[in-house]
Amino acid sequence: MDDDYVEAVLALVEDVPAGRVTTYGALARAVGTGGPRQVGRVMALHGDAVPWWRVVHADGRPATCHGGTAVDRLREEGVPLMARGRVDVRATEVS
DNA sequence: CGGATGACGACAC
DNA sequence: GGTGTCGCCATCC
Repeated sequence: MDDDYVEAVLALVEDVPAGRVTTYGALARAVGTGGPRQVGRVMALHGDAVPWWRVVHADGRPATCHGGTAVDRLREEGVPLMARGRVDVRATEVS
């Protein structure tokens, strides 16, 4: 595994301010290499060190792992949640 | 080396 | 709008 790649992804996630979110695809594009799935793997392995709940799917669904803890954290940070705890990605995603 | 799997994404129905 | 299918890339079996 590329620790370099991991560091790049984690850095980008840490750079996401509270109240804002980003998507796996966006991260993958930002890093340049690999794909959304690689980003997902990185989060699964080393995501415990970063605000992983600010990383959502392209359709606005929060990471469904951890038993839905993400929604609570997002709401607490002031992220505007839509019906069923979905995020308006187009409005909330980091530019 | 071939096939299955996954914190994904886009498209068709 | 929910569900199914296919494509993607790295890992695991």
